Amino acid sequence: MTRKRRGIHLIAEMAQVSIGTVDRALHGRNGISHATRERILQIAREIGYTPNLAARALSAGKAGVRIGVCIPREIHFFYDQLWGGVLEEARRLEHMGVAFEFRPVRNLGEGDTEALRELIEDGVDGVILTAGNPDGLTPLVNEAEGRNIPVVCVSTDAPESLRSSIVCVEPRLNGQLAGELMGKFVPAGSKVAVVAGMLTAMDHLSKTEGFSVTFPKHCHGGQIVGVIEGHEDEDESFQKTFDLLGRVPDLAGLYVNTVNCLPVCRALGARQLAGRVKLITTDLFAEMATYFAKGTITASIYQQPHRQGQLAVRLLADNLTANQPFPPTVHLSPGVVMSSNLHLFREMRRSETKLPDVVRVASLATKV
Amino acid sequence: MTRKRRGIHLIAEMAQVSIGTVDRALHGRNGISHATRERILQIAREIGYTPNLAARALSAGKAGVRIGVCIPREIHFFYDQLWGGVLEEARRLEHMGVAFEFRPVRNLGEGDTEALRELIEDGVDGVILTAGNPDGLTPLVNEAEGRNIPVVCVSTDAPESLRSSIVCVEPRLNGQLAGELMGKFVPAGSKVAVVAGMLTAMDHLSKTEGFSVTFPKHCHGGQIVGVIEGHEDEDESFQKTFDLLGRVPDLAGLYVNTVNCLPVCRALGARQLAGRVKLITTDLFAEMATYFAKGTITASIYQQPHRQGQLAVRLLADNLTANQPFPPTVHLSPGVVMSSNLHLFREMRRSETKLPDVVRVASLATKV
DNA sequence: CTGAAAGCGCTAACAA
DNA sequence: TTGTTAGCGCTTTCAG
Repeated sequence: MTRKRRGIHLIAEMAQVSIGTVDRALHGRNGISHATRERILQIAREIGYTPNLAARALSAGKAGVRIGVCIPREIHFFYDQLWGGVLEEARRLEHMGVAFEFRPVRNLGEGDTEALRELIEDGVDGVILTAGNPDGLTPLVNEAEGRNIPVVCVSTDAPESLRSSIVCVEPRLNGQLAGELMGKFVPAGSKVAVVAGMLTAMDHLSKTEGFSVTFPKHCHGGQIVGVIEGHEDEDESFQKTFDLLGRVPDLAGLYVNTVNCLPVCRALGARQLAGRVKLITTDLFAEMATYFAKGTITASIYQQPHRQGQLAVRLLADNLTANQPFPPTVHLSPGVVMSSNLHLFREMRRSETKLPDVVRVASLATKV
Repeated sequence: MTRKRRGIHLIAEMAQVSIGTVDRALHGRNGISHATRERILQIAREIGYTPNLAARALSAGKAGVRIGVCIPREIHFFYDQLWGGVLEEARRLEHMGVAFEFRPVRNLGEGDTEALRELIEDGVDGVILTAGNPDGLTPLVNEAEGRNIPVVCVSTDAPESLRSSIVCVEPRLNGQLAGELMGKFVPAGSKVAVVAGMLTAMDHLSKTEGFSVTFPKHCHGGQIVGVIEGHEDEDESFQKTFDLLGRVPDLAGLYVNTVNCLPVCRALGARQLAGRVKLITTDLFAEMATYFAKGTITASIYQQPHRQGQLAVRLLADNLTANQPFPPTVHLSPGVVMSSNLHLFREMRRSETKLPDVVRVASLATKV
């Protein structure tokens, strides 16, 4: 009895030709008559043929495609989750012959042009990039795209560049959602304030704007009585918040649009206002849990870093291996973290940290 | 001249053994002396051996894993998104030689035991299942697991069975999050009510309980003044809600824990209470958009159907093809939909419906 | 124009 | 305890 054939062999059997001919038809190579080619393609279509990418990669010897990754290595908070998502997806794709070249930078925007340059020189087929300083990166990104190396930005965009796609939560929307929530949390006519990192950063500015526009729409007579810049400094953030709370005793809400919310929580505690002032924060990390428990933090806007990483890799791999077109933008909806669902977020699960992966990144990165 | 060997062959050559022995050493299989194993592992370490995953996938994939899928086919709302997630992931895996056998049932719990039976008889290697009627399904699921066919439940659980894993948003948590939100939305001492499908359904009961327990914790003196059962009937839901709104003129909030929220929206409209009574709904579909715009719906608890489908497939495929152990449960956090982020949900994008997939399901399903 | 055959690196079944 | 061998599905080269 004839064995159960698969893929190109199956087609060959059905079309009564050899696998070589099938291959020629499938790849539009020459040395095949128009008639047989059509017949083969027809059959392929009928049985819904899809090539086995693992086999292709193996045969072709080389890894099918190589993807370069340039993301900050900062160990806490957002970026380790972003890495997690990238690595998880990378591991799966390696099964299918997609290779990865990791060039982590120490901090956002720190030496990313060099890293990107190296990746391009290195001959990768596509790049995943957090564009720390968009201005410096734009010409390089354009050069890459010019060389037909697609660049997918993740989390932080280089909007002026020719990058093929961007995966992110729009900062403005972040602020809008916070504003809408805040508007529902506090009574009409409330005074609220915003704590930003620094307003010169596009990201924080957009969030602040989104909040400022949306909050009044959902809170009749609500007003924003202040915008604090904490400059990501613990003491400065604490002090400025503390002062504000003294100055505006009837403050009803605070929106912190940087990850650095702990000083604000402490300031609220120091003023005995924890729980009384509605606090909406951004992002999520383990130390925030206690403030959720105490009711200091009412909600946090979660930017899904893991998912962002995952999606960026998928997008690029799908394009490179299957010619899938890029969506110009992939804008995720931020999640809302409250005390009920807090425990479900991976940030709250210490044990789940995947050490092997981290080690691997390091070794691959230094292998250069 | 000796060709340039790679991977396991290279190690074999260096250690003066056969590739079979190397394989045994690398995989900790028995039938190999301690000495040779150590020698081989040492060499592997020295040359920094990493397995070629494509080759492994290709070789191991010879088994040709088949996954059976039994999910309701209901065309609207939740399940088409669930299908979307399943199909998206299935398409990727088919590249790697994983096959799928689709046995959609018309509605949740309708003929699912027969479908599952067929899948088992059919010799699939694993099953993805929405357990519509857990009681009837449990023995079958146990039988499958007994035959070493893992069953992954998705969205609806068969908790008493031996299913390998469950991917879902816990109904209770759904209610809790709604309760917490509602507690923050309405002032202290508020009266709120719940609209359920029917309280005999575990799902709706758990949601109602979760809400009832959590709401008072976040709203001082808040009370639940009523629980309506709409039985998924448009008229009944409308009428009962309409009556309740008349009976309790100072009602501050309504939580609808079934997908069937339109009648409630209409009742609120009829009473001129749209926007005045805070309405929290469940799930998401296109027709809800207008009620978000009008402010009738304050927020909706989104159960991430697409992601659930995706995750269920991944879990099962990872186990079948790479022996990854099952997490006993995968509990997702529900999303919060408000007017700011509404447009980002795929349910709101009509155009994105993937017709080809649907067609394909149908053909595969009827191919039997 | 078409067929046959040799691998890609790994797994697993069977010999020795 | 170890070696040998037959594929996995695809690409590629060399004959016909």
